[in-house]
Amino acid sequence: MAESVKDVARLAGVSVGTVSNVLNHPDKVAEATVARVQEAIEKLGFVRNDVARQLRAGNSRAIGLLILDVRNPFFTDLARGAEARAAELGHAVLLANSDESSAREADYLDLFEQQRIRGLLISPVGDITGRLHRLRDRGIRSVLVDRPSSDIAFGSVFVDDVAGGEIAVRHLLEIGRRRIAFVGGSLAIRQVSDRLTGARAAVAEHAGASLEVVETAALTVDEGAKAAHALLTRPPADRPDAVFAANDLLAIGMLQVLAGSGDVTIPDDIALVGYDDIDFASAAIVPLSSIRQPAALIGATAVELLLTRTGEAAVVGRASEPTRAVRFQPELVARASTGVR
Amino acid sequence: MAESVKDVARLAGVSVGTVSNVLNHPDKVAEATVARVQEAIEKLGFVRNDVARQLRAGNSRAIGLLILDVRNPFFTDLARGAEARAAELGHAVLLANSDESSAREADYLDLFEQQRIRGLLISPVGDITGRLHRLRDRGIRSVLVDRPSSDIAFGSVFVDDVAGGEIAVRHLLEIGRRRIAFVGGSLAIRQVSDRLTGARAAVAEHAGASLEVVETAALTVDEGAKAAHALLTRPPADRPDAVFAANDLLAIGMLQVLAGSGDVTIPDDIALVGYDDIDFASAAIVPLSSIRQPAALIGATAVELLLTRTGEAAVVGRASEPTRAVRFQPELVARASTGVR
DNA sequence: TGGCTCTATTGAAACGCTTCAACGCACGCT
DNA sequence: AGCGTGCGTTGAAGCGTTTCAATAGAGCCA
Repeated sequence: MAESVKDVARLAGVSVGTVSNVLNHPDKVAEATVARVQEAIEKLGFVRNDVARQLRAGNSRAIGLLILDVRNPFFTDLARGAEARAAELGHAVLLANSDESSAREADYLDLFEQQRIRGLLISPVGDITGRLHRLRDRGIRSVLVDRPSSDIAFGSVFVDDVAGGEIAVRHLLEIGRRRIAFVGGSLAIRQVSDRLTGARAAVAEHAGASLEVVETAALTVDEGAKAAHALLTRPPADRPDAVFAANDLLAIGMLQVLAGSGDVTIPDDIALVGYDDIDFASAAIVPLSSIRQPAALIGATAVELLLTRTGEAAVVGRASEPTRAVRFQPELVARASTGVR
Repeated sequence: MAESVKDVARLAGVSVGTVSNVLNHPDKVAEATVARVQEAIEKLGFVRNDVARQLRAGNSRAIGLLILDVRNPFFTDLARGAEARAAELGHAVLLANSDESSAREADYLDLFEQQRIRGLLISPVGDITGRLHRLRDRGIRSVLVDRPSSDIAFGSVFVDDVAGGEIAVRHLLEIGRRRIAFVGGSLAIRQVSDRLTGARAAVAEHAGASLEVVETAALTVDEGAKAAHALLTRPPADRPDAVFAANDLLAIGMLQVLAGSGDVTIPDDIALVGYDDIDFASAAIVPLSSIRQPAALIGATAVELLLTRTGEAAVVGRASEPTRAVRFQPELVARASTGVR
């Protein structure tokens, strides 16, 4: 029922070693023998037992990808990019979801460690360099995605969030807005605080511009709606004339409340910029200006970084040295929510 | 660097068999010995090699979950339900995404077969009973999710889509609408055609009610927007007074276009019902009435069906016989898009 | 013909674990 | 004292591969 190389060898009239060679080094086997073995494989419907292969050969074809939020389109896009590139390189991506929980994160790291995966792509909940070092001692390399690594020992692929924040706010200033609000949180999340830093830098360049910070509990649609309601309780003169939201989910939540209030017109009264440029941004009731991150490219690059020692496939850096950190630049996509048609 | 049971055994002064027993059958080992071995494990930071374990023991702890669309919240919710239940039962879910592509589906099935996973949960692209039979011959059982199995040999967990369509349209009829449009596609997708069948049944019950079918190319936001634009080109009198969309993504696309047109008020001119009740439905610009499917419960139940031979954990059916097919009933969630506050 | 090289194939060891028959030992019973 | 009982432990076999030293055979040249 579960055929083994032994069965194939018997049917083809060769030794198991030869069958293995046909599977892994066909160039080392005479053409006629290859054909005979292939035929036997076909006839028996043999499928190599990857578990045994991995035990002996020591390396797996599976790459673990541990993300923060499987429901955020940014991460699923990233995952799809990683999957595609891994498939091209003959590997497979196993997707796991920590849901921003350290406990779940730890569980999945245990699983991956036990399974002796080939490598790990992770968007960590907190600081887990200790854990990653331990994995590395076991021969499992890691690459951080969507966050720069504080530890030089690990590769990372991320987007320059400071630049992204700067671009977003500079755009708002260019269309004439001066009273900017930054909406996002928690500020403990690295990505959020970096975007705020960029926003501050842009405002500082511009005399007469001011930045107000509205911290939220999470990066969700609900939290965006809450923040918008808070804004609406103020007299119109006290409201900002532009909002930079730390991600698109927040921005969409705000959009719905503000546009639905009848009290505020977007972008005339308040212009709005989000972050991530998820598919839904362009399909929103007022198409949302956003900062695009190359999610799929981040995933694909992380896979390359993980699998190539020499880094020849990496996007940035010298060819002779492994590229340990790849930084992408974000890009403004202006739409109706900032008055661009 | 990579410790083995041998190292642990040496440090603890016992045989490897005893170490294995501590790991797998601690009740068979004297208490003092357990303690000594545990200590050695701690000291060495030993992590059992699950690959070797699996090769010898024959069964994996990993369950494959192959879904149609990782970007559809319905499926990610389903995946989370499966993950959670599997974790409770000591298993892990490996998520893979076929993207509605038969080729990708086949690739992942190959991978899972090679990896000798414990079992498979699949929302298939087309008809793959042949392939599933082959997996079963290799000892890998399958459960179909979100679709009834045409083959009695495989378990399935699904929602009664005919009933869902009926409930949706009956609701529209109850609030006084008569000219109903069904928007969805392709009709080749089983779920879509079932929902349409239910819609037809509801309309047939009601003299004076009519049903128009608008087929779309896919179940996406974009396609919904397209369908809405087509509707807007008609003179108001020729438009339906209610729309039943085959899923929430379509409904949201329509909502945006219709609400944004200024020409149509929802629900006054056109009432709208979606399907799936994704999180975003309640957060839409006009909160969307929808048919709720217990996505997480479907995932959890599928895991149980897969892992229990006796079916004692299954939700429906006799305890003595394995429950092969579990059908859930959908539920209406009425919101503002059908005039309910 | 003898010796050499090169290619194709073989057979067994090894990967790290679980399992299981066998063994030793202490204990209680007759 | 002799014997069975049962618990705790051991050591080796085996899971299905890959790898590698050893071997066989063919071809070539002197």
